[in-house]
Amino acid sequence: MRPNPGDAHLDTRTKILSLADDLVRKKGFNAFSYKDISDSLAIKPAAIHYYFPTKEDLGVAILRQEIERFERNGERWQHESPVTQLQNLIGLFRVYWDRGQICLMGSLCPDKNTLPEKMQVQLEKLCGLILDWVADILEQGTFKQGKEFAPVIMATLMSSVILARVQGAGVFNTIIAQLQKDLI
Amino acid sequence: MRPNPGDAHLDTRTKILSLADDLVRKKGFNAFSYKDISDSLAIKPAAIHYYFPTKEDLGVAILRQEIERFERNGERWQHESPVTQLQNLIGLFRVYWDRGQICLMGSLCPDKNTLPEKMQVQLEKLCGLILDWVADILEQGTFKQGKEFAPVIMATLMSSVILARVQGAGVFNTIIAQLQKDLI
DNA sequence: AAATTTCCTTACTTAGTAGTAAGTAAGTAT
DNA sequence: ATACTTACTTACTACTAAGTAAGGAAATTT
Repeated sequence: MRPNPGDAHLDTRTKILSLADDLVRKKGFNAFSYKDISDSLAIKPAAIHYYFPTKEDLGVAILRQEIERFERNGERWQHESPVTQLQNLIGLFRVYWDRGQICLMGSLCPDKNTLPEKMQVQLEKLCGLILDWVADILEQGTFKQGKEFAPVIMATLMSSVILARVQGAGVFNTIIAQLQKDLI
Repeated sequence: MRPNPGDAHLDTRTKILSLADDLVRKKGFNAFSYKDISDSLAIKPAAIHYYFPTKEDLGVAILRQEIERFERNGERWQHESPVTQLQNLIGLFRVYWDRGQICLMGSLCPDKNTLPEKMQVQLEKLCGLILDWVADILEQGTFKQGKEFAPVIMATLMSSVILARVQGAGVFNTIIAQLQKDLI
């Protein structure tokens, strides 16, 4: 009994998006298929095309969702201190690691040349947003580094989880510790 | 007139390996196919199986080649100062950027979960080698950071080229400049 | 009650993928 | 001259991918 029409629709759509997001972070955009998703949801692969006609549509939706999520985080955190906000960002990457994921940027940026055009656009938007956000935080607070350090922070966080995938949790903790030492 | 038997063999094999290496760095291991290589060499896709029976064999060969290349670099550089050696390493990443490539680690580590087993083993070996090498350099020279900073350097270099792929050359230069400022 | 919309399944096409098996022309060794 | 190897091509199998078109059951609207 659904409260209003289109609810099952939204429900399945949300589940597809959630699974696809997880698969991108675990296997990469080119390495997962509609079948991976449909198997988990006990539906047929063709059903996914009902919600996302093409894989490009699905990829764009994943990126748009991440952009929204990032903007909501920014709003939720805006009354906390710059140091806390940056710690919150670092905390996100620890969650990725715990889940066996990497961040969307870390997954999609290396594959940029092979991604559909609309995904490339959204990916650029996401990267720009995050870099600007980190730069703002660096300017607002009193850190050991200025706003030109923002790309270094992003690069370091991105790779910490990627490197840890191969070298283990120790590398992740070392990188985060060194980054914090250099900043705060 | 070949100097010794098997020369044409080696020649084609070398070309395949070189093209595959380039493709991995530009498109990723899962996104290139034997046809991409055979088209460039004006041979048939099946001919590649003559030299590399499976794609796993090809991937392992790419990684082995990179390991050898890295070890040779280390030997060639060993009489230079630690600072110069680290600058040489950074120089490699600038070359990748100029070629539209990313480093092998940056390409393969995110895809680790989808790689054939023997490739995963070689990838771990390559990562370990590079991390140890950087740690040694940090110990030998007088840098602002100790050997525990090695993973940060690798993470930063790796991501500098990956981020630049989406955000442009400015990000690459900024990251490298900040890294050098923090080290030397 | 009838008509319509929603959310799927069934069955399919098209286009690629890695990989294999058989054959062949040219060169090499005996 | 014969046997064998090298370095492929041709033609194929088996599989997987994204995507489509038609249809149908169930819920919702009229």
